[in-house]
Amino acid sequence: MRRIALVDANNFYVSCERLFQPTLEGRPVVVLSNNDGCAVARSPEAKALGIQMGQPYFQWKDRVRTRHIVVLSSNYTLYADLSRRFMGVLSQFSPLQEVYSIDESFLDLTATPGDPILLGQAIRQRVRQWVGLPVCVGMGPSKTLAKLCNHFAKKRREFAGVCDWASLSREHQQRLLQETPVGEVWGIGRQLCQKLETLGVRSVSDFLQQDPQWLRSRFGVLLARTQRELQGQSCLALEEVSPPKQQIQSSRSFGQPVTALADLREAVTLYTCRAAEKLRSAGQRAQLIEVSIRTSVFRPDPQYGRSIAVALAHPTDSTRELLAAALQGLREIYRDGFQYAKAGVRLSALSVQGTDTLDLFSRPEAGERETRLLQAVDTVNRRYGKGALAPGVAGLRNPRSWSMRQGTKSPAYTTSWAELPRVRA
DNA sequence: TCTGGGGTCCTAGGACCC
DNA sequence: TCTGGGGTCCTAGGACCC
Repeated sequence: MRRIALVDANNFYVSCERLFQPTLEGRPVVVLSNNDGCAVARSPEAKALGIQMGQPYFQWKDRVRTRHIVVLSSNYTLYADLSRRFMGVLSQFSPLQEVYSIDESFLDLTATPGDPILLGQAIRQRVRQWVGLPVCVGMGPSKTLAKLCNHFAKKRREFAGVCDWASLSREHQQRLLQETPVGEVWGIGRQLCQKLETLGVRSVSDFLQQDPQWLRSRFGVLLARTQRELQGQSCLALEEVSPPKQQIQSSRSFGQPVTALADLREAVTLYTCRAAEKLRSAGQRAQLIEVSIRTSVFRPDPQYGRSIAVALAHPTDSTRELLAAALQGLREIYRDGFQYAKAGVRLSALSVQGTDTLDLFSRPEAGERETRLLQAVDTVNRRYGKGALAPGVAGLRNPRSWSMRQGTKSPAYTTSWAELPRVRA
């Protein structure tokens, strides 16, 4: 029987912030999404105050002062760096690792000797000591069961942060399945949960009793697979090497509504630069770029939103070529007289560099100067910060009138010499 | 007044083929 | 009046994840 572990950091963003501001321990802390829009991470104290995951800031803003909540803008540079260290520590426990997201990782511990619970505790302890983050460990014969056990490890005190499916008695397993709502299962989201509930399927145990054929025909192959995974049959492989991306996007909501085409051009330019940078660092090329703009979906007045895909003559990673296509697309979909709230670009039809089929008229050697130019731009931007070098159409104002709101962002403690934490004497 | 960003995969339906 | 069966490919939309 395989033993898959899922290691997941507790309130990851909040824990990262607390690491550098220990005075935040024990206090309600909330980290906001981009543009200071919604709550995306909450300390247990903030959860206890009833602030929901994803809840818009303005809906609970009045509680900030009365309940002394600490509100922080998200600091992805910091979180990404701590995530890298966290994953590094985990890799010491098994060579078979799948980094699943910024704050969680699967490990195949099948071949790792020793008592699983003690092993889980050792993982917790080492991550705590070496990186400073609190984590919980769930283990099971499939990824879905490992996820579910991680949920138990987090929510139920009796597990002390580590839950291994195989170490539980049959009765204990049954009780947990009966007591857990089906919506907690990985792969069962809001819509599916609602549909299942109207059919009388409320607990994970109910779900396991459904006829697989019926599940498959009614809900599709994914849910049937989820059921098998919960029965202990491993259907999802550990993906040690992440497959090449199929799309790369960059989009942002604006801090202020935007009406002028010139401002949208600035935004689309910056997003295209960012997407092209990601493309190059992945060693990929794109043959399709899609531009989208839209007004706020939350306003009652007439809305406008459109996207357009512009095909390129050949796969490219050149900011210049991608930008020309993006701005041409933007011209076609822009309509005067609307208050735009968001814009974005998406690159797709991606191929790995060097595997492209050249057309009759392409001259690969002509791209060499451009390649060197782009490498230089990427190097400068890595050293001097995002957007240090950008096309002129991006404009010179900074911050821009429409830049996203980030009212209370913490310093880049671990990635910028200028922002290193200082030790007070 | 104020509501994130970046991904993946599946399915249904239409166009088209023999 | 009555008009097959089986396949591929593409796209849009919808669901899921963190």
